[in-house]
Amino acid sequence: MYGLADCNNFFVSCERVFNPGLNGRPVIILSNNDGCVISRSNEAKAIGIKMGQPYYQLKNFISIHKVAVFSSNYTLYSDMSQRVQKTLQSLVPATEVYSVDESFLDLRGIPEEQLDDLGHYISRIVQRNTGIPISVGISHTKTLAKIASKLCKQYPKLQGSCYMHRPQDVEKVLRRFPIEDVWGIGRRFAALLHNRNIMTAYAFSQQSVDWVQSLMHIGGVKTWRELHGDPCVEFEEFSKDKQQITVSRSFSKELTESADIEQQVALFTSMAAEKLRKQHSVCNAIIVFLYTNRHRKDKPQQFANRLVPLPRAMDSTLELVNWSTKTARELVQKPYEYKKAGIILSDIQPNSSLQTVLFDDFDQAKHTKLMNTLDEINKKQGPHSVVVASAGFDGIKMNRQHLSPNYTSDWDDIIQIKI
DNA sequence: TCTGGGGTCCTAGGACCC
DNA sequence: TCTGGGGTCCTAGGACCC
Repeated sequence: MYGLADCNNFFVSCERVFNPGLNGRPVIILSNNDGCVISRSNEAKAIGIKMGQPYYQLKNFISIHKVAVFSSNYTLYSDMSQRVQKTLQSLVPATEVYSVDESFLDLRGIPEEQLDDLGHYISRIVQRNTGIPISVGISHTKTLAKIASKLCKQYPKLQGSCYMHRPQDVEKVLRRFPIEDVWGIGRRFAALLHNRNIMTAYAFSQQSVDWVQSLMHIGGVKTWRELHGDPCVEFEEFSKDKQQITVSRSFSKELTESADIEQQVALFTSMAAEKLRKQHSVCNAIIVFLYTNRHRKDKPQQFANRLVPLPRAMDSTLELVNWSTKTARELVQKPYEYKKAGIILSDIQPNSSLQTVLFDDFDQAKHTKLMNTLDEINKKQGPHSVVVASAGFDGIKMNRQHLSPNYTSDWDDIIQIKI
């Protein structure tokens, strides 16, 4: 049996833990740059605020309905996410962290008659220990567990956990479950299925597997089998190293000056390099991209990107920043106004496989030592305490007008040192 | 004026090899 | 008239997830 523990309206719930006055009110959280709505309280959903809706379209509506608005505070949310994960790990044999607000639970070996109680116990303890309300779904496969957890949100009577296992119960649920809400069915395939008058998970499960294969390939077949209670998506307790690491942001204002853009690219690169070293990897290529504002039909558009193969595998912020800023400088063109930029570290491998290039006079040991020291200081003193000078001290040019305090992490006495 | 960010997997088709 | 074939690797693009 598989479980899924899904935090309810996670980002909103995080804000509410430290600000109980928000309970019972409509609350929304905005994406970076205060762009779109990315998390909503039930009250906000009830008055019709949609996921992904641009904030500027809502401003009037929000003052009328007294909606509480927050910029996203990922420092706070990641910290709360870890608290939830730790609690879950203490309650079940193994967990798989699936996203910031979801974990799969490995329940194999637990007697069936205990599963219903266990689900409710998990739900209660997480709420008690962290203040975050969660929905636990338990069933034969990950896909069915996800459906079970969604039922909890629909039916408060279930009290935070749903153990769905008897064939007749599964069928009853699937007959009423919209196909577009099934894990693995996205917009494209949902439209395709709707066109063929397949509206529910049950109707989909009644198609022949060959038909599903021809229309939706192997992914569709996996979903089909999982709905039949046949596990196809394995439980993965240990997270794998990332195959690519992206850092990108939209800016509050369009940038035109190469120097400004290079500074942002340098900052993104150092953030990505830090993640790379954290998983003990090196990369062999870096992609730099610069986008103009695609919503401004009146302005010339450019979506510039370039993949730069590196002369050898590397993880040093100093080196990577050199490559990325040089590339950005070459990509910037007049008269374009850039709204978004980013970098991707790719062709990643473990740093243990690091090969030295013949005749290379690069002092790897020196860089490794320097980067270790840099990471160590930033861990102790707070993020960005020591930065490369080319990344500047101003941070990302981003709007965050409704930011809540970092309740769980305080880096008041940050000292900044140039290297 | 204002419209997010970070991932993975799969497939098709071309390049290349013997 | 006849004009190989099978395999692997790589990449771009499309689908999905949160």
